Amino acid sequence: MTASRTARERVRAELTREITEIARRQLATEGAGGLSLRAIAREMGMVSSAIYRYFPSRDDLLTTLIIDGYNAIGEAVERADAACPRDDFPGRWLAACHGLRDWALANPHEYALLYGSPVPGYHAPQDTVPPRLRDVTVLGAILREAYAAGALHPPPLAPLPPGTLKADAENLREVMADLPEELVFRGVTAWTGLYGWVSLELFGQLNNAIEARRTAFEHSMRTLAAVMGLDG
Amino acid sequence: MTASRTARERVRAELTREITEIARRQLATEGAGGLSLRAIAREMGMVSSAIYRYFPSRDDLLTTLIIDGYNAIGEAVERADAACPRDDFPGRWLAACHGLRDWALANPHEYALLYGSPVPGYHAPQDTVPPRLRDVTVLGAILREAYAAGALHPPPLAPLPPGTLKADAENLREVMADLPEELVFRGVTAWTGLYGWVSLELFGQLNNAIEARRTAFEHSMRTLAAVMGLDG
DNA sequence: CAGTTGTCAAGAGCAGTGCTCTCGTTTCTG
DNA sequence: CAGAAACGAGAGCACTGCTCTTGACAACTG
Repeated sequence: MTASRTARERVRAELTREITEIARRQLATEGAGGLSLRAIAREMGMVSSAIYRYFPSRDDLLTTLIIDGYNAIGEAVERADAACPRDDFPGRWLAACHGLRDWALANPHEYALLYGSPVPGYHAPQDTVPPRLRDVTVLGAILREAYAAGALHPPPLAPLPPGTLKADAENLREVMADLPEELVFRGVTAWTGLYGWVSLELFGQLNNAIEARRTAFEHSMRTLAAVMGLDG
Repeated sequence: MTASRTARERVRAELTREITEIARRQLATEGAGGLSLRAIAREMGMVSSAIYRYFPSRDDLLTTLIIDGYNAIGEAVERADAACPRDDFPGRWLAACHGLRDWALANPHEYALLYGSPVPGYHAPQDTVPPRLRDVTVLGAILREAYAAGALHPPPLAPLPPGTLKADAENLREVMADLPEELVFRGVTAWTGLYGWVSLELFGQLNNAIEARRTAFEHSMRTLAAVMGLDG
């Protein structure tokens, strides 16, 4: 809050920032497994034990990186959405999808840290929850606003969600307010489809199968848009 | 092939099997990161360097585990499909989906090894490709047979796939033979939706969001079935 | 201004990892 | 049966995260 109280605190904040920065670069080049406190210390001209004055353990550094990552991904999706006309709901959905995918392709290791296999021995603390919701909040907002504007025309597809899903639907309405139950779950299906595609593509499962990745991705996202009733 | 030629070869095969078995158990309890050649050797009462007579490196052991994993997952999906009446195409799709999900829930670390973030520094050799295709082959077969039986009634959803996807569609027909281009890509969308759900659920992204997981999963898979025209 | 208090980097050290090399021994083979 | 191939044991290298102690310095306080 009050910037630069004592000189000590200033230099401490600066060093903390520098550590996370080097860590982020290590993460980008080597992946989560290659993140080494000793290597960071070496690069900073410090001795390894000194790092522990700033981050009590490797996991705490990871938590910082994860929170930053969720924020970066959330911001990327928010910006992609914000660049579209407010009432072009299918366009906003596609832009958000591309925003997520482009960010993931540009930061594969960071994406893997967030949405890939959990790091062994690491358990995410509660602090990671709010930033994790930024991107899905955007998708929920698009859907909610489209519904409110009467721009949602979901085709009949499957039987209605069974009654046992009522509680979950209510829960999910925290990010997809006001939507009828059926649409909530179509939104979830689209959401899992989006992340499923990006994950499979990034983790190499589409190799030797699909070459025109961006085109195929967009087509798939258009299909999912139609499932939600967002026909463009 | 010819069982037990020399005594040496017999004991070698047995030890190799024992190593992979312990490794699989380590993988199941600790995850891919906790896989330690030294720990395996310790458990076998051997010295660590002796392991290298059987697996030249940790990566080679990983490759074996990965191939076994793809085969196990493929077999699980095949069995789930085989338990259904041949002409109940929606039922077969749902069974295959549950087969995959149930296997993944029962073997989370193994699933993570296959479909999660790639292990740092590890690059899958070509041997992993054929077993990797077993599960998607099942899904492709269901779709192909349903189409051949005239049981596919895909609803109009999105614009047709653009012409630039022609080559990819041809490629994908190796596992989804005879299907029109549009259906090939709807199949891909369903496929990514299936793996997306399982991955997100397994990697904890559905925590505090969806409680009735199995029900919600099945509903989502029904929706994807309807997208492919498999209405049950 | 002097003295206490807290913060800091440094270094040694522990237990663990993958992997390599060498050295006798055992087992198979020509 | 002799030579070759395979094998287990052990020492050792370079690396990891992390802990503990030590001595120096800066920041507050009487």
